[in-house]
Amino acid sequence: MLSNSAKYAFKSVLFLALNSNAQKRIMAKDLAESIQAPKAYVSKILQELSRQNIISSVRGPKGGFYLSTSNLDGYLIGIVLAMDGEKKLHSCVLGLEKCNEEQPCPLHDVIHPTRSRFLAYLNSETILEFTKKYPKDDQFFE
Amino acid sequence: MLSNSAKYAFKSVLFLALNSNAQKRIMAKDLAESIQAPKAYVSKILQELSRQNIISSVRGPKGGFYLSTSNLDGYLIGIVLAMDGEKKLHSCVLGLEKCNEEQPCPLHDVIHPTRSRFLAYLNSETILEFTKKYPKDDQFFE
DNA sequence: AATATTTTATGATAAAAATCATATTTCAGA
DNA sequence: TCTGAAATATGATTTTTATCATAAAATATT
Repeated sequence: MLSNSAKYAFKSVLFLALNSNAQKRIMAKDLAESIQAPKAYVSKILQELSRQNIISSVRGPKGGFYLSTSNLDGYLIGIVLAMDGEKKLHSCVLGLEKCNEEQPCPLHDVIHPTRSRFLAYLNSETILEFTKKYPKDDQFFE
Repeated sequence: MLSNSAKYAFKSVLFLALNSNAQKRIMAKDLAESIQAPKAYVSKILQELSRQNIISSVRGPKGGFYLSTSNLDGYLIGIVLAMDGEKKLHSCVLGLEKCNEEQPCPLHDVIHPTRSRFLAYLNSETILEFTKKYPKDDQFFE
């Protein structure tokens, strides 16, 4: 459903949302350690997220990554799209070209409601809103 | 969600269910063409499905693949498991180790009901039952 | 200004998934 | 019993995804 990259991206953003702000930046190295993911890989993902304005960054000493208030208003879907793109998220479970609402394949009816609910959720919830549901001291990142 | 292999497997089995029987076998070549998938790849998948007794086969001239009546009684989940294995199907959307029913991650509640419904369905429906929902002349396989 | 620290850009390597190729085995039919 | 048609076993190749490495750019601190 989600690529590894998307999962790491999600965790990274979530972690930054809970633990960073414009004044308190977090280095790739520390973030990687916190979410238990390979540093070099996470670095690359952070760079891409930053390039796509989903997270913010500052170079140099005392630099690092963080979420600006504007970043916090981004929708969750953005994280996933930044990593996996549009297509992966919408194609038929069986990869049938002709499958759609009008001509649903038998599996369509089973999986579609679920998936559209998931997508609708990602489309309607901001990072900030999502984060509020997390207990402050939560340590899910493992 | 499902690997490419699982999708091809699904289509293959579906096609065999609708178009084959012990007397009327279908060659890999023809099946591949019917479901618009690469022949060599499909062949390999068919071999694996056959090895796992999800489909049946006969070698030599006039040979080919087919579904026996006993094959038709197999559950849909078998096809997916044969290709993707157990793990892929159950892990947390975010890949969080600590995420489960007792300690669900925030996405868990969004995705879990959907997914378990999907799995429950695959677990409860046989190939035969599934096939009955298909119109006889259906050509979805493209 | 110099230095050290950090992101950024770029691309290399490794691992996994998808795809292809082929020699071997099996069997129907002549 | 020979021949050709098919699956089977095996493994090679290609593509994609995941991961790592490093030189260049930016900036805070001295």
